[in-house]
Amino acid sequence: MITKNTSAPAVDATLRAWGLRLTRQRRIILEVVHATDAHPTAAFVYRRVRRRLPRVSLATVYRNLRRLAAEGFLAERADPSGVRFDGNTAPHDHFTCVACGRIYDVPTRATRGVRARIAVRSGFEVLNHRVEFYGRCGACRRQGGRSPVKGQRRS
Amino acid sequence: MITKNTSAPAVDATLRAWGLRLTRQRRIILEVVHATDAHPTAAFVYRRVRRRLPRVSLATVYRNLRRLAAEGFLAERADPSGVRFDGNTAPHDHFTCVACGRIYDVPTRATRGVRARIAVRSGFEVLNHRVEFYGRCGACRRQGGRSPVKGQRRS
DNA sequence: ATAGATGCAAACTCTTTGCAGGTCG
DNA sequence: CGACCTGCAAAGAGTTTGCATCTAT
Repeated sequence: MITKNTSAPAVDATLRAWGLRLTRQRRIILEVVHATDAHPTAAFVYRRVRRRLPRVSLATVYRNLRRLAAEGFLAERADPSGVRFDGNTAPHDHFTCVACGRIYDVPTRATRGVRARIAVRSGFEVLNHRVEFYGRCGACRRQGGRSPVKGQRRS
Repeated sequence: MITKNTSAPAVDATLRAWGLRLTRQRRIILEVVHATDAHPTAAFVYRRVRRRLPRVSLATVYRNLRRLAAEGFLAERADPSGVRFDGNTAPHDHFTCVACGRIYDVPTRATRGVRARIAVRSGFEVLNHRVEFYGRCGACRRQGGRSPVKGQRRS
């Protein structure tokens, strides 16, 4: 779940090495994202952070999520439901349930080798790749929810 | 590049079978998307359509892109630069050049088997999957553009 | 002390919607 | 003719920015 060491002192040191101050807002935003596997949107993070820091502004949440992602402390990804952040910066794939909208992490085990195979293609230098699966998760299959939901809540 | 038969009469017939009229706007929007491999945004399509139909409205472009995608005449995908449409509805993967921002189609040959491998995982029913590669394309490698561009034009 | 971060409000971009009028079949 | 579609303008969602103030180091 965690790539960079996220224990409080380690985060502090690493942030500072990047020239970033460990403000209260920044620390809590980081904690919130790391504490969930819900692949949260900015709005979700904002709601959570506000529980502990009622006067935080949405702008601060956006600025920090973007900055932390740019510096590699978080991963940022776009999907049909919008932009989402992920505390798990280790390589992994995703499975999105089209019935309930939940996004599950999938170990890259299954897709290892994909990059090597494409790399041989004419002229492309592959630096990274992402695999996204879509389908129905175990829970939804059992409940037999037949029709995929369209307007997903954006947690 | 083309899945459904896109010759004028065939499109007409197919659209009608779906209960859609072949209006001039709809036809040109479809032609524009099918005529490019640039994975265009709505704004790009709007600009192009307006060359031939100066009074078209952006709302009509959006309504039609969404509708046509919902009916399977186009593919719709979200990436960090926004929502893009693709006239190629056949299964294929994408390679995005982080230097120039261009998106290339990649045959699924290289990634075939990915789904089968994940399918065995506990409880997930995989209906679909997508592979996205990121790296530098041949042209950009030769030009030696060193630093990846951040604010990409959204063609 | 001071570079950097925050809160607030306004601005911006992208997308959707209501409605009166136009068009396809 | 009637259902569907369009253009326009206004509204909505999500995100960014300018600026005065505050704070971590």
